[in-house]
Amino acid sequence: MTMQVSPTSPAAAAPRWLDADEQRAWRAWLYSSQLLMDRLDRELTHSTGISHAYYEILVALSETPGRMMRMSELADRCLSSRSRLSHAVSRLEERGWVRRQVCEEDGRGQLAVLTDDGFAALEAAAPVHVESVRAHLFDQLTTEQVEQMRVLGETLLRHLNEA
Amino acid sequence: MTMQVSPTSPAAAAPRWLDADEQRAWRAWLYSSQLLMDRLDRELTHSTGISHAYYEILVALSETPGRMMRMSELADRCLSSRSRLSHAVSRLEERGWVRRQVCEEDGRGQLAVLTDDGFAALEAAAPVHVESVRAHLFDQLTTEQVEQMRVLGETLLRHLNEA
DNA sequence: GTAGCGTAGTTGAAGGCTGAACTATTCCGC
DNA sequence: GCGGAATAGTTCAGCCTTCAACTACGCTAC
Repeated sequence: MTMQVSPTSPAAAAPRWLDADEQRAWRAWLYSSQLLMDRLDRELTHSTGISHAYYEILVALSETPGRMMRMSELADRCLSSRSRLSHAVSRLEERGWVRRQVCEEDGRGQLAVLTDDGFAALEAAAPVHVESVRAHLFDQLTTEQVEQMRVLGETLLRHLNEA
Repeated sequence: MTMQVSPTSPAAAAPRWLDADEQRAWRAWLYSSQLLMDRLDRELTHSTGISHAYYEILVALSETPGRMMRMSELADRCLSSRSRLSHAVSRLEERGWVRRQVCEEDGRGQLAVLTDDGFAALEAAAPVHVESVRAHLFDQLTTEQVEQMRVLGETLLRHLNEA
């Protein structure tokens, strides 16, 4: 693509197109992460009836003292918007896995609390999920690659969490 | 978590839980890929009105001779289900960016064809997208890390595309 | 104490995705 | 050629996500 440009605004300046190697790396990252997430989500959903999004909510709650957490903290932890989390918690409430409870210290706040049934559902799902993650991720990589993946991921996270 | 298990079925056998390092690597991968995709999608959507999913469809069509492709081939290329692609193409048709055309060789088939308007929309969006990918991915990594990412992604892809 | 502003969370409408059912066409074996 | 299986694509219902209102509470200052 040839473009006639003025070098004023960042994206209007001559685009820094990807070269062939960069294209390959980008496609490999894009496809592999999409396919992997898809696979993990499907395996979990089909064998336990819990989507990965719901699973993350249950995990977050289970790791907290009292198995409860403020809605907005939970949303952050699950990389979810508040609206999305609110809907999701409503649906988990219908399943009897989570209940809402008003927050003592802050009248505006709500606590999401993991029920015993919810914890049991999580306990049942966890072995299935960890086996998927092993099979499709860790079992495919060398120890060095796992380390590279961690460093790479943490580098990107630092950047993405800035301002 | 302690579990009483019979070593018969794969997931019923003692789960191969992740150790602390593996947890870190897994979380880093999970969060960074979610946040990165999210960011790229949002930047593209907000500045061009084209979601990343639509963008991928336009790119796939634009790279093909005649700027047309069979629906199912396009679905595979975009890691999309047929149903999803069918809906997406309908919506792109409404925007006048793609049109459907019956396939000569196979009466069951449909071709999705990129229109001139669709190509123009893609040309306008491409610089924005490449700049996002640079800013949030390539600019954050060393040359070695980009290479590692490629190898890692291609390794996972080989596994995920098996059977 | 109350006005004004910010924060916490929910709701509703609109659009997108999924899986299953459906239509239409082609392929294969006889 | 004809019947049955396979393939291509669409459609529908149900669920999920998003974005923009909206309610309710808390904080600060006058």
